[in-house]
Amino acid sequence: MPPLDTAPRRRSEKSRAAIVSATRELLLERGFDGMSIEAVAARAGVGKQTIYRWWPSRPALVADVLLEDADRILRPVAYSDDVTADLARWAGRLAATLTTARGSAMLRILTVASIEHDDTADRLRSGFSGPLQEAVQSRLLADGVDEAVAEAAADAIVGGIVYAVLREGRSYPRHRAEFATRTIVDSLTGRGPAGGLRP
Amino acid sequence: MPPLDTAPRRRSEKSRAAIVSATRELLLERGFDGMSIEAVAARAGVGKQTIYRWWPSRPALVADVLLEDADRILRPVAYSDDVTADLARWAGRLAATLTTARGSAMLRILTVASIEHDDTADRLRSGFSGPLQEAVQSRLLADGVDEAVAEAAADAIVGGIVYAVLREGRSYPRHRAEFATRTIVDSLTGRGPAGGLRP
Amino acid sequence: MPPLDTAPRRRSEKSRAAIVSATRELLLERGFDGMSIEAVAARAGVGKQTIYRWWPSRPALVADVLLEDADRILRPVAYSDDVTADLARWAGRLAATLTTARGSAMLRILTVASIEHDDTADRLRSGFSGPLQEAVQSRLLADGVDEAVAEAAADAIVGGIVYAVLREGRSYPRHRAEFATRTIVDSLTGRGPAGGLRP
Amino acid sequence: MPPLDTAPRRRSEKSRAAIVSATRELLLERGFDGMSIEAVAARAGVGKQTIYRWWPSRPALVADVLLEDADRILRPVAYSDDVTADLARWAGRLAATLTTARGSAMLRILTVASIEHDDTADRLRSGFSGPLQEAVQSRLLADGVDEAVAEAAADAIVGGIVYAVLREGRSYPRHRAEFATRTIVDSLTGRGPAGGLRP
DNA sequence: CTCTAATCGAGACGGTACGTCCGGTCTTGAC
DNA sequence: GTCAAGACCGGACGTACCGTCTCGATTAGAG
Repeated sequence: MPPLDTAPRRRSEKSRAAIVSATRELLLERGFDGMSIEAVAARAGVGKQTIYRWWPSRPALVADVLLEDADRILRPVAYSDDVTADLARWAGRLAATLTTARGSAMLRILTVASIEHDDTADRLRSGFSGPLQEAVQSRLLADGVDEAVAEAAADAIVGGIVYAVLREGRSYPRHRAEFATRTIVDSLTGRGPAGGLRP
Repeated sequence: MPPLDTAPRRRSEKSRAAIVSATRELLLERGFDGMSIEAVAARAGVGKQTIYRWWPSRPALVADVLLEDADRILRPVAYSDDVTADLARWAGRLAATLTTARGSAMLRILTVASIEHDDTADRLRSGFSGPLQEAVQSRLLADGVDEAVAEAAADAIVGGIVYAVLREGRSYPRHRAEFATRTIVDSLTGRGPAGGLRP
Repeated sequence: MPPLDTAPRRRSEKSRAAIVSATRELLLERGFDGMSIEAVAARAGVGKQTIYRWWPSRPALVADVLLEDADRILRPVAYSDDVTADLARWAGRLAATLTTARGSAMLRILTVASIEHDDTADRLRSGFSGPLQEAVQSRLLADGVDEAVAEAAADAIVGGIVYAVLREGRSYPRHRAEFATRTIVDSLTGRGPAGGLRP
Repeated sequence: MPPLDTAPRRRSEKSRAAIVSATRELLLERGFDGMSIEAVAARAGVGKQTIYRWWPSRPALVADVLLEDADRILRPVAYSDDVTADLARWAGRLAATLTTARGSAMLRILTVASIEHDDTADRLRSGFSGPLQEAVQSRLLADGVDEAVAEAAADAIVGGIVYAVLREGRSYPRHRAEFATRTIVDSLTGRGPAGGLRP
């Protein structure tokens, strides 16, 4: 049975892989802006046209590479008895990953690519920030937290970590993510703030 | 008292202003990456060298332009009896400003410029994200909130808004910022969560 | 038989011709120093890189253009019974050509290009001054003139004309070239000087 | 009685001399085209305006410098009994001077400057090629040579040497100038060609 | 011996061109 | 039809100088 839809019929897998690898390497070495299509083609041992044939633009190629590595950043939240512990652990791991050399580079590349190319932004949103948001929100809903509150909390937790890493880079300490998450989740679930009003 | 050290010698204010204006216009029209030094020089009616004489790089020029407009984004927090109301109103205004055409563009430009040039990142951090963070944190401290908690809450509130706007663009609704802020601040100050555990 | 070594790969003849034409025009309009690579590219409707890809420098491009037109200046000497007449006619024609608008421009461009770029000087020497010298010398040798004398006479005849045109421009009269040549050749071949010692 | 004409009234001799020296040095180091006004000003420790105040153009400055050194090239012809010897010695000395490092550089600079700037060409003609021509022609006239012949011979002798040095550079041997001169002068004065028709 | 205007150094200014890099398109010949 | 290779047109880069234009700070001559 031949392939029925319009799947690219004679695309060279070897070239595709070489291009993706070269792109990944150059992104890590030189960042989003320092990565030129010409350099990718040269390192991959590939003609420029072979890149342009299969990817419409530089950000699209970058997005593909990032999405292949999405699982380095996206981890499932545990569903134990203790929401706070589950989310705090998850937040700590996210912070740890994003302050890795590679994680930090990915975050920056992802951010620039999203800002500079709308279509890419869509794809990256549904591959990265969407799932991140969703993970936290679902965990809270499973514990009976109100939907609007869960959304607000997810914004705050995810944004609090990601934006802080964007600002402060690899020096952002993992425990800050954990503490912030614990504080917010505890407050919402009535266990009382970790350090609210002094009496 | 005469100027003691090597004060910048006889710089033309007219050129400086023309360059900054042209840069601002081109940034809004074409974004960070679409703004070329050549185009700025042409629109400002200035030689390229006059730009390179005073700014070491494109991001440095962009940073200057953004910092001149920082007050569009930075507003003081009120210090009334009601922390929650004060911060919610501030958050709402921040969200409103950032979802303006101009505010959104500024945020994106600011972010890209920070990612692509470290020195610029420092300047922009102390001109934008620093003061933002500080404003919230100080307001909470003034109400007796514990320092670590205040820092965590500031991360969450500012990051929650800024990262959301970065993700969702101008469609991010102002009331979501207000609701999230209210929820977090109320929880911390013991007024109880806006919608925590269902009974 | 296929091309064995690295023959220039797939060069666009259309571009080459357009570049050479544009260069020729601009040289005649503005002289060697007024001819910019940028102007050539613009007039030829070609990217600058296409020029730099095939010519290492401005003088090299100029040399190619001049050498394409070398036959406007180089003419064969006749070999009749009368050396004097043959060389005088040849000298007259050379003077006539060099005092043309185009010939004068070519001579000046050729001279400047030779002075400013050594490699170009070699090529132009073997394309212009070499053959000129050779033509006179050979004609004299064919008439039995001693080799050293023939060389000296060729220097004197060619240098006398070319240097005079360089000095005096288009006002140098053709008959002066003929008279000088006749005088020198007659003297050498024993017919006696046209106007030597008065008795 | 005040100075009537527009003599420069308060020109700094120190600056003038420094400019001329710097120009001379840079011409010898880098040639005509490599010599920039900016470099001259820097090396002379002088403002650019001080150069432009007193010289209308780069070639004009260059011409002044060359003319200051004209006596290195122009030497008087002796007037002994033997025209041939007088002129051959003179020609040999000219060739020797022009094949000096400095002389060769001067000749090239002089030639380029003349080609690229008409006013400069006039001044240099009356400072260099004019006197050269004149010296030979006068010496011949003093020996009773016909005027047209003398002119032709001067063209041939001077042009033969100068153009040859222009072509061949410092490798042009001094004795070739002497031999050519001797051959021509002898022929004209009836002593018979040095090596004309073989019997 | 002062006053004052031309000259000085310094260097900013609007420009033009440099030679290079890369973007995205097009062409050629091998497989 | 896809591939490696790479030429092509074009736009921007950051640099070097052009010739003009201020700036104070001398500085030489007329009063």
